[in-house]
Amino acid sequence: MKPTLQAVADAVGVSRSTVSNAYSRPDQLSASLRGRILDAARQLGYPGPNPTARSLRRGFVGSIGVLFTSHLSYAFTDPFAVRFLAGVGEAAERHGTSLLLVPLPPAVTDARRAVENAAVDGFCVYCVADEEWALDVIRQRGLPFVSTAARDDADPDERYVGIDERAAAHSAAAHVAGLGHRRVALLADSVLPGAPAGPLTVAGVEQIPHPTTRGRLAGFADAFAEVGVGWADLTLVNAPGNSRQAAAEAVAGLFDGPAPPTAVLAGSDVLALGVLDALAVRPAGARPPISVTGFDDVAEAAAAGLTTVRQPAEEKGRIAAELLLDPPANPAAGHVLLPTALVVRDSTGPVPRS
Amino acid sequence: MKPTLQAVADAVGVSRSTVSNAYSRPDQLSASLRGRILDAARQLGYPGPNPTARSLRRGFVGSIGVLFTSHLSYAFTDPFAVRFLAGVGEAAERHGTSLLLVPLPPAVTDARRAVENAAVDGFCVYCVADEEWALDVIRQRGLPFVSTAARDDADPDERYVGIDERAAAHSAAAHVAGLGHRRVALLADSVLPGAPAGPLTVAGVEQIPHPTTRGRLAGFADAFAEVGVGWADLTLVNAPGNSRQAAAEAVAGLFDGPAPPTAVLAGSDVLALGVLDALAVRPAGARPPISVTGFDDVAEAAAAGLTTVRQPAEEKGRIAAELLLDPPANPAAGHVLLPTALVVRDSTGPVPRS
DNA sequence: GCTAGTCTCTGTATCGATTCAGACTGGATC
DNA sequence: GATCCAGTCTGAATCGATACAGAGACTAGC
Repeated sequence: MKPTLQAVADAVGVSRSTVSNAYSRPDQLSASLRGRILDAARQLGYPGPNPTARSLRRGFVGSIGVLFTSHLSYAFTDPFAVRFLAGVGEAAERHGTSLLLVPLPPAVTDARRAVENAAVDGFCVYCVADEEWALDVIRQRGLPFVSTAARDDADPDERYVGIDERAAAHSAAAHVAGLGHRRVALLADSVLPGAPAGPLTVAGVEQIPHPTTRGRLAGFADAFAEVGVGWADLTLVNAPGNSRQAAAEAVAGLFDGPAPPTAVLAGSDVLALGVLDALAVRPAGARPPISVTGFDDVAEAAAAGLTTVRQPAEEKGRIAAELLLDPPANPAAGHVLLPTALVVRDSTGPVPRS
Repeated sequence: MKPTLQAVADAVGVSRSTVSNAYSRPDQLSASLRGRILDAARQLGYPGPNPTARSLRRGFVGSIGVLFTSHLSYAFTDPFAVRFLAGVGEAAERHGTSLLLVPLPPAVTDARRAVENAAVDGFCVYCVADEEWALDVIRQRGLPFVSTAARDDADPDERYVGIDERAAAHSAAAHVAGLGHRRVALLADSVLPGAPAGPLTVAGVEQIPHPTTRGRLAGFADAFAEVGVGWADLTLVNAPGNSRQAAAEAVAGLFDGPAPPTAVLAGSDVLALGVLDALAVRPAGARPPISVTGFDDVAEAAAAGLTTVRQPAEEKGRIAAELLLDPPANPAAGHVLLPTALVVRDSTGPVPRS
C-alpha cells in the first residue's frame, strides 16, 4: 500500500491540511516545516498527492479530450489528422494540459459510454463522421468543447475552428472545370453512413449527413453547375474509411466504362493519393490521363505532385485547443474560419482530346 | 450545477447504491427499477457517474500514459514516433483504454510534477532522452510501465520492448564500411544532454548517457573497429532535437574541411533526411557524393532512397501497450526484442576515388 | 498596555461516487 | 410450518485529497 497524505501528516505530526499545503500552496506554511514534510514524504515513499483524489476535490482534471469520431487509428492514418493533433499538443503543452485520446468502440452505445467516462475538462472534436451523438453527451456533461466544423444548428456560443469548406472545394472544382473537364467523379469518405465502397446515387447534396463532406461536395457541385453540369451528371463515389487503399478500391473499374470520368475530385489528399495509386498500377499504355485533386495539402501531396486545397493543419489544432483552454470573452471570437489556398501541381491538366 | 447520483436517487426514491448499480452492475437490480432510474436520470440531465469520483473509489482510471521524454511535439514530428503511437492506440482501443499524452515542461522539477500528476494506470515510456528521472517517479507511484529500451540496471520484472540496437546499427555500419568508407561521421540526437549542434568529442562511447543513442553509436563503432577505424577516428556530430532541420544545421560545414567524411551514419531517418537536405541545397557541382544511412525506415525514407535499418514501428507500440495492459505471467516474456533489417537503397555507394 | 495585523497551522466539511455486509421479501423445498 | 435460497435493495464506510473559516502566537504601532 502506497502511503497517503495522512500517513505523511502523522509521521511529521502535523495536520493533513498542512501536508496538502506543502505540495499545493507553499506560501501557506513556513519553509522549514515544508522542508521537513517533503523530507518525510520522500522517506516514506509518498509519491505526492493522488491525482484522482485531487481532481475530484478541485473539480478539474487538467487534461482535455481529443475525439476522433471514428476508429482511433484514423487519427494516425491521416497525416492531416496527425498535424492537427500536433497543433493541439502544442497548445496543450503551453497550458500545462494533457491530452486524452479516447478510442471509440464501434457500437454507439459503447461509444457514448466512452465519452461519458472520459476524465477531461473539455473536448476537441475532430469531425470525421456524424458526431451529433458525441456532442450530445458532451453537452449533457456540461463540458466545453470546440469542433472543427461549423454546424448549422450550432448554439451561437459553441466554438469551432474550420474553413469555408464549400468555397475551398469550389476553388478546386473551378480549376478542373476551367481545364475543360465535364465528366467528373466526386470521391468522398462517409458520403452516406454504412454505404459500401464505389459509385452511389444521392438525390441531392443536401442529403449527405456529414457536414464537412456535404460542404465539400456542395462546393464541387457549385463549380460544375456554373459550367452547366448538374448534380445528376456528376458521378459520386464512396470510399469508406478515408484511406489510400479504400480510395483505390472505390475507384477500381471507374475508368473502364464507355464514357469514363476524365477527372476525380477527392475530399481529402489521402483519397486522392489512393486514386493515383489505382492509376499507377495500370500498365502505362492503359493508363488514362485522369486529372485528380485532393484536399488538405499533406506532405505526401507535394511529393506526388497532387493538385490540392491547402488548409493550415497545425494551426487548426492549435486554435481549437486555444479556444478550449482560453475561451475568448467575446463569443463571436469563438468562431474561427481559416484561410485556404488552391495549390496547382501536376495531377491536373486539360481534358485529353478523344 | 450538474445533478449528482444522489439527486437521481432522491428523485426515484431509492438509495444511492441502487442508482450506482443501475449504471455499473445491472444484474444487481430488477430491470424495471433500472429503467425507472435511467429515465429519471435522463429527465434530470444526469450524465452518468462522474468519471473522477468513480476512478477514485474504484482505484483505477482506465487510461494509460504515453511519455515522450522530450517535447511532446517530438511525438508528432518523428514519423516513427507517430507509428509507434498508432500501435499503442490500436492495442488501447482493443482494451477499451484511453491514451493520455503528457507534455513535459522543460524544467525537470516541473516535468517530475507532470508525471506525478498524470491520472493513469500505467505508462508506456518512449525513450528519446535520459528518462531515468521519469522512471523513478513512476516506480515511486507504484505504477506499471513498459519502456522501449532495455536498460542495464533494469529490474528483471520491468518490461520492455526494443530491438538489439547495437547489432542493428552494426549492420548499417558494416554495409558502409564494406563499401570502403573510412572517414565517417556519426550523427545522433542527444549525444550529450545540453550539447550544442555540431561536431563534438566524447572520450568513449560508454560516456553517452542515453541508452538508445549509446547502443546505436556503439554498433556503428563496432563495425568500424573491425576494419581498423577506431572511435577516435570517427567524427561524432550532435543534432539536438531530432529534426531534419537540426540535422541539416549540425552537418553544415562538415564537408568543407581538408579531409571531409565520405559517409554519415545517422541515428534516425529524420536526421539522415536532414543530411540529405543539407546536401541537396548545394549547387550540383559542389555536392560531394556522401553516403548516408538512417535508422527506422519511415515512409519518407523509401521515397528519398535512403539506406536504413528497418524496425517494426506499429508493432513496437502495440506490444508495449499489450505488455502493459495484459502482463505476461512469465516475467521473461516481458522482455521483447523485435527483428530489424538493413534496407539498402541509393543513398549509399562506394567511396569515390579522389 | 491594548488593538490590529500577519504568519502558521488545524479541524471539519466536502468532492461524487463504489463496496460490501446484511435486511427484507416471496416462493420453493421438505 | 420451518428452512433455505435467490433476488432486490439499503446504509455505513471508504477512496485520498482540498477549501475555508478560524485559532493561536507574535510583531508593530500608538
